[in-house]
Amino acid sequence: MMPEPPMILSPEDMLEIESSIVTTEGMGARIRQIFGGNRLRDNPAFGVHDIAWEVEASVDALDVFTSRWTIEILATLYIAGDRRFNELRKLLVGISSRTLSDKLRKCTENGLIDRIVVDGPPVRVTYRLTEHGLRAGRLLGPLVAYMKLQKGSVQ
Amino acid sequence: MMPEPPMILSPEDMLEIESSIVTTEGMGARIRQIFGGNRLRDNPAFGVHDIAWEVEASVDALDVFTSRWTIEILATLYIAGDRRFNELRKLLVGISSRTLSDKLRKCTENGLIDRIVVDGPPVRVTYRLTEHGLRAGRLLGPLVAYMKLQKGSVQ
DNA sequence: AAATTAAGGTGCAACTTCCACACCACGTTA
DNA sequence: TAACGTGGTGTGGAAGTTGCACCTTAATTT
Repeated sequence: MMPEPPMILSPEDMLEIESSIVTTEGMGARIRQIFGGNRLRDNPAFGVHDIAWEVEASVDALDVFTSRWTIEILATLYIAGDRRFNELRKLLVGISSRTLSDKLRKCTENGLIDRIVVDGPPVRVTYRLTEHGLRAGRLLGPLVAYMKLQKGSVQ
Repeated sequence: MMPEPPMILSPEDMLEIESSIVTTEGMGARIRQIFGGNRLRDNPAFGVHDIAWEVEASVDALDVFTSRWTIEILATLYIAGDRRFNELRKLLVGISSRTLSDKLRKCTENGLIDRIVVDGPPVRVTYRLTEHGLRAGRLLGPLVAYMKLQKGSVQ
């Protein structure tokens, strides 16, 4: 299942990545504290900003990522940099050109990706993360690194 | 679309969250550098660990999150703490009991969630993030916070 | 000159996943 | 006695995804 062979990192790189993950976990825990505290402080009794509100806000915030391939496309553009349609299709093993086309359109509509047309002939179309997409990609980085370590594809 | 009214944070909390997000972005960028550098250093010419390998490893790492509702369920347990089946169903507006049941089973199989049965009668079943699930939830925190700010549901 | 390749997709049938609705066994509450 | 809360499962249809064929334009290969 995992891509072989695993990438072997030097002990220094390994330590730095592990410490980045732990630091990010700390950030996440702190953010959780602030949101939770704010929720309780605002409405001790029946709150507008109760748990249901916060869950709904989070579901809403993640909405953009929760259809298949979206995260993978962002991660790919983040890792590989600007790519053209057929390059993405080769990198994203298993995606159909139909689905790739649909997802790229949705990501473009959501402001995560720019579609850059360089007209030829031949016309070439490059996809690039927007500033917003790039930030999302970076924020996904520690989670991806953690999952890679967990799965053993990086050691 | 966004949950109303927005949560208003104090300037201090706002600053701390923004700085957590920026710090996490820095971690993400650094991790990217290390992986990218390791890739090139390993195989200047034809590499085993080329971009395709890294994309595949990332797609693989994220596989667990890429079906509908999975991220939302994790985020909900992360925000709300341990919850029982019907509590989750009420919090996750729009999910069917069928789908919730299936997704909880899959998350349990993937080691993200523990299913805790307290037998009665009545039998009660509590779902709880595993240590692994909790870490994933924390790592998701900065991204969720960033998206909430972006959407204006937190100001 | 003809065929193939590559660009960036679209059209369609088959397949998989998701959803709404009904329902189950059991126990408590009204 | 009937309705309700507990944690789900069964079913059919709707929605999402896939593989394959195909399109237009132009360059390259045979």
